[in-house]
Amino acid sequence: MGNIWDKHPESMRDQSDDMDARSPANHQSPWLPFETRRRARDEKREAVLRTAVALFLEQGYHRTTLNDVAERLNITKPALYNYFGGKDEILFECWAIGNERVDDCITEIAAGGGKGLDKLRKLIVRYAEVMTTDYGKSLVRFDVRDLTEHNRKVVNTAKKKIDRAFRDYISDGISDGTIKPCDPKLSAFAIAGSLNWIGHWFQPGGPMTGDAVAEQFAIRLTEGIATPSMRKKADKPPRKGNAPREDGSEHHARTAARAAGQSKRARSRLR
Amino acid sequence: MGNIWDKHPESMRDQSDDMDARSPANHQSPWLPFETRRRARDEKREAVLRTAVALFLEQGYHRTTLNDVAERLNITKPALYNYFGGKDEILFECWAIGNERVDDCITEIAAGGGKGLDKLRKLIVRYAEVMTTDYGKSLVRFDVRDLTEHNRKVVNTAKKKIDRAFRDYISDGISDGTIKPCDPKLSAFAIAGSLNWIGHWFQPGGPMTGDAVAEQFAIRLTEGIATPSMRKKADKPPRKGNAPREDGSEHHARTAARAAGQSKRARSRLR
DNA sequence: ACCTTTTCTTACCCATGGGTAATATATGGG
DNA sequence: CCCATATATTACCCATGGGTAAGAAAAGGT
Repeated sequence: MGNIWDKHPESMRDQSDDMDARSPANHQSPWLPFETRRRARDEKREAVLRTAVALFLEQGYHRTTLNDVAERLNITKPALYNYFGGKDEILFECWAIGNERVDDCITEIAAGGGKGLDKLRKLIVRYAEVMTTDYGKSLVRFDVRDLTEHNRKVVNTAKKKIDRAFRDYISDGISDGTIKPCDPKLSAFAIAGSLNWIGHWFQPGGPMTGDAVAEQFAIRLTEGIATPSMRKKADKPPRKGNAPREDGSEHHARTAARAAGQSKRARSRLR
Repeated sequence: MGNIWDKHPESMRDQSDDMDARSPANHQSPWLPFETRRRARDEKREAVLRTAVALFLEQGYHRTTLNDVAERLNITKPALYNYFGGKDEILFECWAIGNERVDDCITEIAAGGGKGLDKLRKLIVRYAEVMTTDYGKSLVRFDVRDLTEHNRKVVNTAKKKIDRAFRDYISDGISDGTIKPCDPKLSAFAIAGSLNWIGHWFQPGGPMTGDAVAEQFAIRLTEGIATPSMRKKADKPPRKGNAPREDGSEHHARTAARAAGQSKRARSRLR
């Protein structure tokens, strides 16, 4: 494994021998085994999503049951319906978190200005980084057809926006001379394809961190279309022995970043 | 009850007077409405796979029922079990056909010799072409986790082989000076990602034929890593108004090409 | 303490769909 | 024409899993 393809290691995570409340399996769940359940509602909602997205990626959406999700949180299936209207809504919200991150990148880059090639590079780096996280992977690993008609439209609109960003920055680059003349549509496909595929093979804990991958991809994916004078030095072979990043880094970043964005998404079926 | 809007009253199937065998709806199925079912076994097997792969891509594996497959072939679900041991076996065989095509490319290219960059370009072209066909898309759209333990191993072995081909050709190119020094693993990821993604967006009947896409990708994906002297002219913007290819082309090519390869695959559960 | 609201559990329902058993129909050889 | 074999059909089985109903157990206000 570690090849260009998916690797889906069989999950080995249950250590069910021990009923102790502080057993490591329950460490990240706000529902500590049978008491002390006084967290805020939103915190629990997020815990559901965090667990769900992990399971959906591990096992696939259709092979993951709501019982699986509930079990990992020390609750039972119907409890989930206090926070979500159904399985497909959970799926959608996972996707929405990932999309929000990409959307923030686009907004930020659009505000920042700069030459076409620079904007493209920025987008590649940021997009690649997102693609190495669980919620980012949602964007490419989840199947739109599992959503309701309405949510499917939302997703498709968002995808078009991302596609436009790639194409526009390439077009900008061609106009301002930082990118060689080429077909923006096709180049966008090629670049986005490479990046999206990261969501299929990247596993944290591997030889490279997500940031390192992003950096390398930004170089590789632009060296072909950049105007000769604009090319970076590149091609120092990527550092191999990177220290794997600490476990919670993604988590902290996410939770912090979302507090603001939370209200952006529709809170449907709040009951 | 029994008005004209009723879909399929059981009695309809029996009376062959009004249901002409040459009715257009049944045009591509060997099981013409209720008689004249004398095709060879293998032809029917292939028809099942052809229908199945199309449906799996259209609707997704889990949303496609065996009844869907059977219905489109004018038969009933249990009839499928004359040819396949189960749903997952159908999935596997679809994948196997796609893999066979890629495998043939690799064998051919390995036999052909040439510089690293040329071999890489050849592989990209051929792989991209495969990726624009239904069976090729199987390789990247189907989920390994839907297969049996045994078949999953087969798939993973095959994927490793494809991965090796990409990496080896890149390494060869670096050795013989046709490719700039770079990390073969990462470059293989980037290139294969782009190509695999074709299987997610390409639709025949669009502005470009599969071959045109393949040709363009071969240029774009190698211009970044090729040694300066080895770069192709490229960058004549791709022709836009391509005539969509005729309907049956993929079909004919496939049927012909497979007659030989048929025996290669294990014919499990032949009963 | 008491009542209300929220949250969670136990115990169900039931549609779906893969797979099987028994049986009918076609096919092809002698 | 009859029988053996291959192939299809009808009528089932039943595990799975999303979703719901009813009520217990916290939480919270007063």
